[in-house]
Amino acid sequence: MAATVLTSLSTSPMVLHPSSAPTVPEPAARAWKEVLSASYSSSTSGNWSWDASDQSVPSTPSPPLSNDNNKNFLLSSQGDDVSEDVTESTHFMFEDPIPRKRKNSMKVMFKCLWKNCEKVLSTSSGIQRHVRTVHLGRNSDSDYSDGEEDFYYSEIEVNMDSLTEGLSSLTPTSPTTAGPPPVFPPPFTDVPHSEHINMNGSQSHAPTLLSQSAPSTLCHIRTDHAYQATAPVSIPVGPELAGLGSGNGTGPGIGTGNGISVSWQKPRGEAKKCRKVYGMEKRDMWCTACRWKKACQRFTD
DNA sequence: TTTGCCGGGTT
DNA sequence: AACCCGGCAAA
Repeated sequence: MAATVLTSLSTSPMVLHPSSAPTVPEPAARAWKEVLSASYSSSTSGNWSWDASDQSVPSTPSPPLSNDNNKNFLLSSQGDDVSEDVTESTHFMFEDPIPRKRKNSMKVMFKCLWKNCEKVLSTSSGIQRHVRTVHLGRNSDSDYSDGEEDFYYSEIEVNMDSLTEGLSSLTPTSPTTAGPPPVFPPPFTDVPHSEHINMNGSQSHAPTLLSQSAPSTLCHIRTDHAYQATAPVSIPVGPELAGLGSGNGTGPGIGTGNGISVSWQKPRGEAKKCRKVYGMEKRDMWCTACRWKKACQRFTD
């Protein structure tokens, strides 16, 4: 483990400029667990030098990357409060390869993108655990983290000075009103691997709702997979709770039983299902229903 | 064409 | 039960 850290530390800082490096914590080690296909995901240790030259290498053997064994730190602290562990002692892989080069008022945080959940943790493993236990309904003991949790959170970067409510200003709708959730990551982030839109208030006056009341919060939204933009916001309800979706033997959409008869058509739900999200490869991380070609039960409509 | 999944199979 | 797949309809 430590060896990987050292290698990543030693190799990285020479490529990018030391002064104006956009240094974003690169999810290099999160290159899933399988190296099969995923032609572009040759993002290995350090930074990936902006896809200039690693196309020549057919497929980098991709370092050991045992995905997360850092659970034993987090088992005891049950509450997932905001300040879980700010120190970087816990993880080695998800953090920035360049140690502490940040502008000393910037901080990366991880924001849960679930429907009404606005939890913001400071570590990726923390938010993965939050998503896994709270939303995905996984048991907290069996960690078994596929990449699935990555779809439900995004990495933001905020100024610490305006952290008073700077984070909550990122959520345009107040948590009380049940307004439709905004399209959180703007849709022009469809580039395959991580891009960073820098909506500072300077030149590109992004009319987006975020960064509205806090003009000094330049926020980066990392899009790890291409589908992260739409997947979390279009999930109406957690997979476990979705049992009440139309939980009746009635045909496609005639809710009977009482006076109200809501006949919602089944207009081919819009939420991307496991097949589309994960792709035909990586089929083994679909939900079981999708694998059996049944109605998806992870991304319900 | 692809994608979601019902109905109906087999293990 | 769990596990598949033909085939259909919607996009």
